[in-house]
Amino acid sequence: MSKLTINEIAKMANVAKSTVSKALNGQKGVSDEVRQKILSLVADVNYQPNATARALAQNKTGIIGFVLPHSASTSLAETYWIEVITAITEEVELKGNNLMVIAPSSNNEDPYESLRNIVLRHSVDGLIMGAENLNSEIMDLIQKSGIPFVFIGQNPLYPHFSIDVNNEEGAYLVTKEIIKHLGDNHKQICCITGPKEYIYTKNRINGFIKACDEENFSGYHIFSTDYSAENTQKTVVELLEVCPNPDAFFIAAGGDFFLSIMDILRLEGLNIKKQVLGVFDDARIFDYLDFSIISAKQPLQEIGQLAAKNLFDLMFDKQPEKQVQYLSVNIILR
Amino acid sequence: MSKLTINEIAKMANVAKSTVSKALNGQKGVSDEVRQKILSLVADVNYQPNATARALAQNKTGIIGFVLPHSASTSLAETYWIEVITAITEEVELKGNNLMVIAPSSNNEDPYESLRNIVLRHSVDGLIMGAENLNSEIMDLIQKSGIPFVFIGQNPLYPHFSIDVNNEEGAYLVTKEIIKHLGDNHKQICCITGPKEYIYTKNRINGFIKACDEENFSGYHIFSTDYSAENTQKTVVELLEVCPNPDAFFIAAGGDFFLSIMDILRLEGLNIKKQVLGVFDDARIFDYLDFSIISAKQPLQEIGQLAAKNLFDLMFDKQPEKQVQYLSVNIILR
DNA sequence: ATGAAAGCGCTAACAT
DNA sequence: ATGTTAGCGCTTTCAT
Repeated sequence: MSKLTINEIAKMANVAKSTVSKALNGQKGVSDEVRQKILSLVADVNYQPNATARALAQNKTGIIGFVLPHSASTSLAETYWIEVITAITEEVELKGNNLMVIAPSSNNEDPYESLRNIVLRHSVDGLIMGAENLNSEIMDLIQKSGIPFVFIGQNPLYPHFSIDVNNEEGAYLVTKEIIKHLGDNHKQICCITGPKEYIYTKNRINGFIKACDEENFSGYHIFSTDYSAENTQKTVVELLEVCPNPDAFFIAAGGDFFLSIMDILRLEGLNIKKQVLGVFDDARIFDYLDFSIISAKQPLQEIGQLAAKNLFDLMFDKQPEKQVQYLSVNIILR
Repeated sequence: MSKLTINEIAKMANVAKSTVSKALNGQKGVSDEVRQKILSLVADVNYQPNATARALAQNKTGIIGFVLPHSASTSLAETYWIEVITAITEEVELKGNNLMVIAPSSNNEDPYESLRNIVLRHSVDGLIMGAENLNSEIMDLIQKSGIPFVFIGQNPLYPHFSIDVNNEEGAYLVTKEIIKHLGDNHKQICCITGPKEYIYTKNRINGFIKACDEENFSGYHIFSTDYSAENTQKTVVELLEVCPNPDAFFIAAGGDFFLSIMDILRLEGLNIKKQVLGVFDDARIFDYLDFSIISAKQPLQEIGQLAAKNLFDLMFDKQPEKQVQYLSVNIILR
């Protein structure tokens, strides 16, 4: 109902609708007296200009799109992204915009069909995207569309403004702690990572190796997975053949990936409590695990907030200070 | 750039734009021949009609709003909502719509300012809302606006279409298990809940009491909190005065609430491992806690999916089958 | 079957 | 300072 339009407001105030528009948008060309009259009337009748009409006239939607990486069902299950979304939503709403969540669909020939349509239909003014596994078709489309965007994390094929954490340093610090915790007799650390193509995977591997080298620790093994449950299981089984008596693990990502690895290790009869464990991700509930764990806690809220801020900079033709902004991770010992 | 509009398409195809529109929308009044020509042209040039213009002409945005309960910073931190969002997003995108996330802001005099504006500006075609603590001002506005909406959970003041879980049965079953696990010498179960006004809190308390009664178990205590960290701490401290030697806990909600309670119990020197614990919520990582726990797992994906489906029913003037649709919870023993 | 034209509710350029 | 008017890119009557 509330069929109130700018026309009724104009009539009620005995002015032209352009005057109402100017008053509402804080533009000059309206006397203080008339402006006040309009503003108080608008407040009285609880009027807000129709978002769609304004969007069409101004050629901007007031909507920011947030694109999740991977398929929604697996990525959202991790706590990582939800904390990021929270921060982005708050920042976006603070700027008077709204957030649209875009989830690559899992059961679809084209996982980015939804994103593709959003771009083609000009449904959003800007995009914040998880940087990994975006295919070049969709990236080309986005670039051509001219829609401003920022990454969370980095994409090897598309260097662009992004917020990232200091993955190498984090992995380095966790590994140093692992080695410190290991007695002198222990000699086998297994590092399990996600896809090798991802920049953060490379960085974390580098940090891991750097720490091992620095400590003259040569008994390490590195295994990569594609994060799928099947491939992870297969990889861990192989790992246990190569390295039947590991002393420590550095698991280079958290969430379901970490849990899948734990499940398999337990299934294979490994006593997890005897392992020194490090993981790149943190969760409050780690306080109550029946094994101790060294974790790297990412500043998720800050990541989301800065991503949104940089996007707004871009939208207002202001270049963010740095191409890639690195945030520090916190090492948590338990 | 991609400045393609229906006008260029019309020119390229040598037809009127109204014909293009009809062809695109699958309406009759276009010969098969012309329709095919237009459709293949549109596919060639990768054209999609501008969402905003279409929204204005059709008086619908193609956007569904999802309103989180409480303040975003605390509610989103729990895994509960993110799984629900995933399911809703997929269902909404399946219907060719998009999802807008609306988070009540924490640091604001009016927590629902954002939602209020969205309603007044007609930014969404429908709303899915967490049912708890919506104030009557915002609910009145939504009702007046005529925007279709469904609840997840139930609101005592606004009986309306909603998806809920069988809270009483879940609490009952968890409590039965707790009592089963308790030896005959143990006599003290403490139940800690959220706000007493919430319908699900009442239901869970009822289920808890029903199980105790059935087992002729009279040594129980019930404590309510407002979910805030401070109030939860205060309540647990009081609890330990009333009941210094508890044997079991039924914690009627999960997420940060559950963890806060664990933190305080540990801080107060209680040996959690000796307690029988039940909680209304589940998490995969519970497999690795250093104490055993009985949990009620909610069908989060189904909740989100059904909420979206019922909303679409409502939007197409089709009443959902039931006012409140109850889903079963799964009891997980560990 | 096709096309011309009005209109959705705004904003912005242009008159006055 | 205020009002008139022309779009924004579609959909939808209404003629033809």
